[in-house]
Amino acid sequence: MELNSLLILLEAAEYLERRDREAEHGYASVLPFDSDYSRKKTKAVTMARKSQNNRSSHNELEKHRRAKLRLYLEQLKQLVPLGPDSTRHTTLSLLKRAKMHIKKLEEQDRKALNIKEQLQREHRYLKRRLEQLSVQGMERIRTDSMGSTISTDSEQEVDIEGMEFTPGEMDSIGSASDAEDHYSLQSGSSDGGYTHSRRLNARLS
DNA sequence: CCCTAAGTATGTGCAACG
DNA sequence: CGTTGCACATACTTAGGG
Repeated sequence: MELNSLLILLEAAEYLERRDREAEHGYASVLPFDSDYSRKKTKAVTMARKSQNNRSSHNELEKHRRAKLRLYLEQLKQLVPLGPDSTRHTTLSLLKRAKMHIKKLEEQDRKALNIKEQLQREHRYLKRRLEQLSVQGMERIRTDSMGSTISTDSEQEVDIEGMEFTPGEMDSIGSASDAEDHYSLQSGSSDGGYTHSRRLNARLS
């Protein structure tokens, strides 16, 4: 586009030069008004102006785009933990740091998800265990009441808080659908009996 | 203080896209 | 055909070494 307008300008300039030369030699008066030249000149000037306008507006847009980029980089800088201030922070180093930071966060997220799933399995297992113990307690009360009238409150309570499980115990309870929960609980302990709360604390620390 | 390399800012052309 | 984003060239800035 720009090249085109330059060519037109050049052509117009050549024409003008030729006109002037002819006028010098006394032909000017006989030359008719050249509407074609006038049109060409106007077109060239218009295009040149338009091109200049386009260029400057494009420059402004580009400046704006770059300002936006700088702003985003500033915002990114606030989010990414930067190293010691002695090191120079360039755009490249900032982007590299951001990349590393994202990877770190993804890893943390993955680990937290694993812990969450394990805790959910453990929770399901303990809930079932509690239900089973309540059922057993009820059955014992029923058989006892049929045989005699002996029944003390303390014997009926199921102490879950301080309860200790051994891997052997875990194998003996639960249904086939509990296999996953059993596995996750057993795999967490290799030292025989353990308390639930102790194990949780150890894992969270 | 000067020189140089690295980084940043700006202007411009070009191509893709709607 | 106008708009937009990208790529390249060039100018300018800054840090570090001699």
